[in-house]
Amino acid sequence: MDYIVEDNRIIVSTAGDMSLRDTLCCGQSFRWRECGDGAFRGTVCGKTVTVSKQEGKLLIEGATSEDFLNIWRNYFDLDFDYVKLRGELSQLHPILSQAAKFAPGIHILRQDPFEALISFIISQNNNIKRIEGIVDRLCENFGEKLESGEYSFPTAERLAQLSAEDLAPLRAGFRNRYILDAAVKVHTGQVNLEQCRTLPFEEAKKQLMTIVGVGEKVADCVLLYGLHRTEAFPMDVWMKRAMSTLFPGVEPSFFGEYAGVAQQYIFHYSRMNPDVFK
DNA sequence: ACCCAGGAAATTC
DNA sequence: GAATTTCATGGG
Repeated sequence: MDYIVEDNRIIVSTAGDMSLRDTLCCGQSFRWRECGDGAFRGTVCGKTVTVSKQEGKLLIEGATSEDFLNIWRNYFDLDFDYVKLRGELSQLHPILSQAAKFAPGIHILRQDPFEALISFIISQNNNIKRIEGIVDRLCENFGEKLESGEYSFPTAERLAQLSAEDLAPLRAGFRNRYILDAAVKVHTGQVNLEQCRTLPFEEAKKQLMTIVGVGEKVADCVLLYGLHRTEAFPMDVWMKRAMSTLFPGVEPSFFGEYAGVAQQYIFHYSRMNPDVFK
């Protein structure tokens, strides 16, 4: 990984493989907005930046070199060789090869686990447009207003104080009590997200599923996008369709240690090509 | 009016 | 235990 610092912006010269659109708009995170011209603005860990690609290089505007090393390098997973992994996954199955070729620039974001937990609780039986709206309102109502004018994602401590009525402005419906249960269990330590990073996979998953409103699919999303457990393979309605028609008889474990990356290729490919199912 | 959306809990059989 | 219904909300 190689980068240079100009005042208040970072230029990463070794991120040629990454596509911002495929990474930020493929349903992993719900807080990035395109601000024209292929640039995206977002807030992570209370820091707001605008990211874009210029001549194959990744440009991060509004970041200090300290934030780059502490947050962005890790968040965008810049130290992992996706080109190599894509080659290996492509050997496993011809259709996976095709899906990976369709969006080769996907990286798996290393998001804040609590944000991933709440976001994917909200995602259940919901569509991406509305999920984004609810997450926006959650941050505006209960996050901290930053100098950038944007809002941080609220902490577990803050949300744990609230009642279901307090959450009414979100218009999240039946998910309100799930959000609160998650916040309380994380705040009291009944669920320890950091411990779930290193716990055996199935134990970590079981712990997450003690939260009301967290089933297998949401737990897998938290494990993959919030805790970077790449063996997780979230199965939503799109993935069920994709697996049964494109990969009949194939189990997630077939894709191995990085099944989650394969899942993201397949998910994105299926969503962008719904006619595949006809 | 009806159906669906990156599901999971509650109820019923 | 497995199959079905219900849960808010909004858009097509």
